[in-house]
Amino acid sequence: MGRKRLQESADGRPTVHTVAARAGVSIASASRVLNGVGGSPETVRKVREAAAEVGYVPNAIARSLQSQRTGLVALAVEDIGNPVYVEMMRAIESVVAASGRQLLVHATGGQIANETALLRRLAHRYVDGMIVSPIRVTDDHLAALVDSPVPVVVVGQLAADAPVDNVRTDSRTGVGLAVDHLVAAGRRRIGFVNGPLDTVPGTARDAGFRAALARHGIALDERLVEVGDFRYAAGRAATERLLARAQPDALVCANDLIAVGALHALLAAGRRVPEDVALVGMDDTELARMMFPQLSSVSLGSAERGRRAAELLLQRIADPALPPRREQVAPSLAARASSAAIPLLVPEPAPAPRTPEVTA
Amino acid sequence: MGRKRLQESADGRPTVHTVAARAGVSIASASRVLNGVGGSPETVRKVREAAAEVGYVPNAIARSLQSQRTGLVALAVEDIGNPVYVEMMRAIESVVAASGRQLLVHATGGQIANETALLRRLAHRYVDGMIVSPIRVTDDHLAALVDSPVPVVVVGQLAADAPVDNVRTDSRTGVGLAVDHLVAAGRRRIGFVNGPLDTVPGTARDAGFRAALARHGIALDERLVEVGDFRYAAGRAATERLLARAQPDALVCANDLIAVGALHALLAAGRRVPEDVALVGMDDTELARMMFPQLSSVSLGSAERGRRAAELLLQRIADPALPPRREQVAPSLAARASSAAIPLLVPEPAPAPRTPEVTA
DNA sequence: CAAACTCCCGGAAACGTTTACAGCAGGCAG
DNA sequence: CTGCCTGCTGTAAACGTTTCCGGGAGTTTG
Repeated sequence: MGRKRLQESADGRPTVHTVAARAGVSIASASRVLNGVGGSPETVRKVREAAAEVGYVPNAIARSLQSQRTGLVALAVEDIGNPVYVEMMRAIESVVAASGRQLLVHATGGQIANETALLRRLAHRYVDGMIVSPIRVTDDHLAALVDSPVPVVVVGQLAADAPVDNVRTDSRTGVGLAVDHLVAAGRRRIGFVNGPLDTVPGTARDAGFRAALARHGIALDERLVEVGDFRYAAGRAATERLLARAQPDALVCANDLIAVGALHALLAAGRRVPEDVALVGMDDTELARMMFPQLSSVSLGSAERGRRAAELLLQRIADPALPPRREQVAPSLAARASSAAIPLLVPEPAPAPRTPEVTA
Repeated sequence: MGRKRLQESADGRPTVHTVAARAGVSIASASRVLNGVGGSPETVRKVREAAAEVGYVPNAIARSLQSQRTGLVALAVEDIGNPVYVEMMRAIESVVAASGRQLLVHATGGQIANETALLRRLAHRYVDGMIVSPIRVTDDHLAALVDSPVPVVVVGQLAADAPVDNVRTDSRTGVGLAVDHLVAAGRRRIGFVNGPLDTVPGTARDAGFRAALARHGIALDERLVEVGDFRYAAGRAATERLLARAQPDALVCANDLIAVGALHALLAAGRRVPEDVALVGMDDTELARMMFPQLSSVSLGSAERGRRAAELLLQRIADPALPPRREQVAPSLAARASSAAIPLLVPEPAPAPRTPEVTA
């Protein structure tokens, strides 16, 4: 009862009041010492001692309320299981860490509601900024992005006039590179295993595939096009459906996970890769190099996009008044054994992990 | 100048004061309405309108300072590129989401300093609790875990008397399962490609391998043991070194990434899998099923461990006074083509994604 | 018609920190 | 000896919420 002032936090942990009282100084002095600014040698000693004795640890939430920053940055992606996001994350991480901040990742599962909820929650000051890579974008969603309380950078395609920092690639021409490569190798019955058409990358890649065939004067056989989602199992299943009704001599896949699924469907159906069917994936992830035969893949510069997005974000955090900017990363093709004209008998030696492959 | 009361936050965003003033009510009433508790119909209308007009969004940091909770939970793992952590994360995510919280992931890169820094930062109230899966544990580290201001659950081996919630598996006997399986299939020159020996899993698996061979009365040929790190490239390189000096008829790998590296090293060296060399990985990740031939792998129940860890954490958040608990998940073997006695000509059909394989 | 009870409201405190400001002591120059 | 400057210190306000509490108006009950 006689306790003048509550000096512990609700759960009994010491606060700056506890330390100050124990050191016999004001909370202002205590705070100053704990932040290493000012204080006489004597005060410093007393406060340090008191802090150590009670095991003081500052409450970051309270500090953030005061300082208006948390030192945290978030990345929201659809599926951490997709190695393309892992590469992107690593690139972002290194930039963000260099600025003294910490990166947190959140997997949205591709559900709009989930992602919007994240924006409506995390972005409300728990982090200093966020990078999001949505695969579906609705108006509602876009609105949430635009008036987010914290800076947001979007990785991926976005409406041209959206006032949001944006780093994109051109997966449409990326698919074109794959088709060009296959046509040049003499393939004509080129199939396409895509992700969902109601996603931004799904539609872009579909359009790119059709445009590329048209450019080469090849009539599109709809039986050679199949759709699943962007993961391994769906890629395998989609390819099985496709093989049940058509005889491609090449397959373009909308990402590397799908391509791995396709590879296994092909092998299970007794097709040789690349002799019978050439295979080209997309994203050029580590996974492509981990397959046998190693997969050709269209690089969409995921690491580069991540790096640039992180830089845009940091700049915007530093100066929120900046006009919205948009950057673009060009795709390139990494040709490997799965689409080689002359099949290799053994895997190539492991290439240096990070450097982009020869481009065609 | 004549402004009685500053009603906007520093960066010009509306606060509850702004809304209250505009609606002509007190901040208490505004707050109540915004939280959906109390308020006359008339007040509710006015506040809702005012909030919509100014585009009010609550400051989560301030709310957390008051409520002493953030609704966020963090998971810290070494390497998100390792699919075993992806599986663990998915399991944790589903439990955590069911409690209305959000999961954030952080990759530590396996560096102690990084991980301790994370604890000293995130754990200082930015999250309501965290799950960490360290691969190296120092005393300093352990101390940081023990007196963390927020509940912490450790996934992985920990000193027996550490007063920290802990979910572990027994990778020592896990390696034993692999060796038993290979011995039963008639293999005798069994090699082992491990991760770093200064890590907790590295030492446990090394011990398990030696114990298992001894149990079967097989003398250990040190040339059949090689060490790298826990990733693909190192696994491949380590296997190449091993093959340059010894002729194994089977290989046990400390995780699936290493096993994939080993597979490619074997194929590149002209060895057939499983005819010449049988291969068993560890962790039983999706990756094992994505290889050709599909990889046998020792499941360490990563999803199950994640699920249990999440449950322990939620219980501890609900009641911090609980005594420290420890749970254990038993390993099991998923036998597939890479260690089959009779080699298959085509890949097996894709198994159901999540269910554990038949155990041997 | 008075008393008791409900509802709703606003003032103010609280969460734990940082920091602007003013006061005070001591040292030095005039 | 007086005045000023310097270096510390403590008081108090602020960050943006939520919530306790007391009071007032309106309604029901005895």
